[in-house]
Amino acid sequence: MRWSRALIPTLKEDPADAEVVSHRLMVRAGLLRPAARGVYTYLPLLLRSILKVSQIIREELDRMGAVELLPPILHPAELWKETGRWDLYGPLLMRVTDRHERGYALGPTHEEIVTDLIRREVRSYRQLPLSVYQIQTKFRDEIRPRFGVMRAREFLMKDAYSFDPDEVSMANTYQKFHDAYCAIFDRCGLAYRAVEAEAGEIGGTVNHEFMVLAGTGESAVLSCGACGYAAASERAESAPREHQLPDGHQPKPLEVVDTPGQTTVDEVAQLLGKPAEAFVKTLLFEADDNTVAVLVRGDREINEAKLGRLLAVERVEMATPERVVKVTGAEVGFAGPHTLPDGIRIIADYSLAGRGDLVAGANQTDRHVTGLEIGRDVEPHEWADVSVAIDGDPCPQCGQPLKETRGIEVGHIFQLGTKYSVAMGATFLDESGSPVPFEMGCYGLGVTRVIAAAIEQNHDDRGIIWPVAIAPYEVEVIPLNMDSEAVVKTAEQIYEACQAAHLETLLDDRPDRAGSKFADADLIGIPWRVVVGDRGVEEGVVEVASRREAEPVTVAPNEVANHLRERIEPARHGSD
RNA sequence: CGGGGAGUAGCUCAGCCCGGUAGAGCACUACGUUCGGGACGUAGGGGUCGCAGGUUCAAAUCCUGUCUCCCCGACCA
Repeated sequence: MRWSRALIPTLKEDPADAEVVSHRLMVRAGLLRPAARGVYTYLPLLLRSILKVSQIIREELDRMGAVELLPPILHPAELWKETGRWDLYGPLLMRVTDRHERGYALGPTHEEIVTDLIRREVRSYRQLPLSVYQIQTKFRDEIRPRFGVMRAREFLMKDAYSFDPDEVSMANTYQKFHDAYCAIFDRCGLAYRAVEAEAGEIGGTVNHEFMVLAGTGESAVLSCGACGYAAASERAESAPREHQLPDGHQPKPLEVVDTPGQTTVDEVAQLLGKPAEAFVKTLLFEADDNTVAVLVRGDREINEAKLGRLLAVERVEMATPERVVKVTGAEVGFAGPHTLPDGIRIIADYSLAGRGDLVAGANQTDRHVTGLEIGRDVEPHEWADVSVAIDGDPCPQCGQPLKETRGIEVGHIFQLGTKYSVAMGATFLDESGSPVPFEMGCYGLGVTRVIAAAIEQNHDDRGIIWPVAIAPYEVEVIPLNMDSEAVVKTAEQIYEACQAAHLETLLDDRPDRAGSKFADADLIGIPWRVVVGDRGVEEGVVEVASRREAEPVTVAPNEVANHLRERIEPARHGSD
């Protein structure tokens, strides 16, 4: 392809609204242009990269026995009502209405549509296990789209759905997808790790997230250097701790202090001149018909999923303000653990273990208490791990401190069990002729996010450094002087030879000066560069250099294609 | 949804306080000089200053409303 015809609109300056490096570089390097908030046109360079990633996905999934199909984007509302997700998915679901006033969703994920297909078409255990996948645009009306394609409202995703006759078979299929994902991310040149994760709204029990390690990632991962435990922050657990006060701790008397209008930990902390760690945050939750008080250190957050598992309920919800007033006798913002009514179960998070002289709400409007001691002023019914884990918490497996790193979630795989098959009446007939619900799994992989993550991990201050396997082109030929007949002729010959050698080649045929061509070449980051200049052509050589290691070698023009093929072909299949 | 910021040329921005014929750099067109790491000169094209009202002899500038975009935060007591 000739640059002059390729629609590669590079920019000298950073776009004003792009914050993370992948977004900046995608716009500057002419890969991406916005159409609306969180909605983008993928320009030719980006599309080529997308097709490469898609091809890698197809090869790996086909190899493990999954089959590709293409369901609709437009989903009839009835299917989403069958699983209850028409309401549960909330505003994240894009909805449209047709001329007959029938409701549709623009697919954010395809459990319903695929399960509907399979329940109609698959009758017998003889047809199982079956795994289907698609690569298609997904729609999610995100609260806050940001970071370019990392969190867009319209994005490309590979999603797969597996149907197995029993749990053992399903776990086996799950492991195959797990391995295929590793192969895919390896081939895309990503440094990643699979971590235990929270299922969230999708449901099911066992699930893993694939995190590409990057400081700008939106997700936090907690991992243990000692035993290898790793989990997403929403999921990560921490080991139990004993409530043992430090030696020499002198308990103070419980005192009530006025804190008019100060309802948050930060406000009261500022007023009293104490750190947030010295606070007890007392949160009231409704679990089924019971009200539960959960105590957590002032600077920590409750993990509602953990709380739900502890209480063995499907969902916990914060108590309403009316309920808080009724239980504590005070306005919201002044709840404390020490004078709660008898019927309230009190759960203390391990983050409070070993802490004394605490500040808490007084259960009186506009008042807090200081000098609170757990064990003296309040006896929790239970100590538990119900807070969001943070850096330094003890590892649940070995007790060593967990370390927090950031990552980009590029894939998430789930063992769903029978949640959707039961909800939608999707069954097959087993050997005895009895209907049995399918054991399902689902497997997401963000195609555009993989590319953003690859750029986050592979760039320098001048631009992108594409891994060969997903680069839009493999070779860029740069004639430095378009007015020199000899240079142009040599460059054209090399361009032809590279194409004949099946190297994906871009020829920078623009009449620009050398400096700006070099700068653009660095920016768009094609892995191999062939520089054709007057000086070299006179001596019968051109320069070949990789984007990653800038040191060029001189090569005779008629040997360039072979020289490059030897280097590029081995790198195509996997990371460079 | 709450809080902050911004809408002026394709892009990055100045001008606004203090009202008086709309600017710079980059990009684009032409010509000339230049030509191995984002050249220079000359000439040129391009903007109803987000939109709608209002004040005024006069509004990018002051006032009101509205829309859009960006950032931070979202049942965390």
